Amino acid sequence: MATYHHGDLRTAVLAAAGKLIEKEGLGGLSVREAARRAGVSHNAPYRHFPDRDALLAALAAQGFSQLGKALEGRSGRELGEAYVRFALGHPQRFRLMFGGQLALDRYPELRTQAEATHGRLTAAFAGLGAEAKFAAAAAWSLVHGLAQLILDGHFENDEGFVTKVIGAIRFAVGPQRSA
Amino acid sequence: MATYHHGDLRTAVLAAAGKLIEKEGLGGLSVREAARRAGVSHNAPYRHFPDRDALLAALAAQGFSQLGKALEGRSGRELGEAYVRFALGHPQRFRLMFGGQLALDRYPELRTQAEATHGRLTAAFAGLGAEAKFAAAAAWSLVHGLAQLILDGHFENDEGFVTKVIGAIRFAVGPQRSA
DNA sequence: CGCCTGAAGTAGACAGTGGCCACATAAGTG
DNA sequence: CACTTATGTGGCCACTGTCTACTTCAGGCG
Repeated sequence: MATYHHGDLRTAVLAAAGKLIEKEGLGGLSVREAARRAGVSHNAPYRHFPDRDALLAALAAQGFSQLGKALEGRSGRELGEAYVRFALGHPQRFRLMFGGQLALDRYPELRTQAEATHGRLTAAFAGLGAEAKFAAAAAWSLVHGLAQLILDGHFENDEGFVTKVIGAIRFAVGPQRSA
Repeated sequence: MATYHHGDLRTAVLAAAGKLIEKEGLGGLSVREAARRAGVSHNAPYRHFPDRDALLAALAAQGFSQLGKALEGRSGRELGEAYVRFALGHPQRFRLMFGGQLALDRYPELRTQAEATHGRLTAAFAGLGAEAKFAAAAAWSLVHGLAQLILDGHFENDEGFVTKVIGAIRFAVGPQRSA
């Protein structure tokens, strides 16, 4: 059997929790169950996360990082589609990231990761003058809301639909020649 | 003191739960606490709601109904602003409505109320031909995402900001003469 | 080499929760 | 009045997050 000391429990717990969340939903994730899956006593995770919320925050931060990678190098409507695709591919993770139960202020890493993603979004709208900020915000809002509403079952989950919705808008001070 | 039978426990529990949720957040709401506030034993609510989720679903349905009223008679960007204002005014309720922990299929009233709201949104885009559906979806997505991202602290909570973001887009096949 | 300090993991306890059960009470109905 | 049925009570169970005290081990220092 393995050693008494696990070696990399933090990672193991995160992985277990990640699987749990995606299978059982956010409510189905308990620290104890994650510990069980990692083959460790119910209390061990507390050596690595001060409390349950901290574990959630770590999962969310991980999610932001993944989302960042998924958006890398894309722009225009391709970027939007990638955003939605990520949300639909990792629904529970996405919910966790934007569920609002995590106080952004309390978990610095979370904030950092989130802002990195934010930056990626706004970067795609650079060079549009003063209005760029609002256009970027609108773009993010659009794809974010779209993803959320599909996840909630208010819209059909269909690739073509997403494309058409994203295509249905133009930016007031925008790049008509977007990719 | 009051009678053994409460009279309208269902309403009382809903009210108590509503206050709780807005004060403590979604996690702070327990059936038992709601029962306490309603001055009734821990189990009484279960006569009116099969389980905790059903209580949440009822709260959410209520929320959709309120949202519906808030949107009544409005159109164009005024409608969008009203949507966001509702979300910012009842943040926890809004989160509950769109948090995704409620299986829309399992609670018919929820679905009904949600679709009524949906209808109100799309109605504002009637008469735009085949593309209307997508424009309406885009509009809903935009304001929904905007609200959510503000609630999460990713955007500033500012009336002027909202107006400008909403103003930053045009619809491909849209009503240039919107209110 | 052996000790020993501190990090990592374990074991047990506690209050609070959702949800089940059997029982008590009230309100209508014949 | 008797009886049925909705409504509310109290006790119970498994489970959870989190606290406190104990155990095991790894690495540095003599």
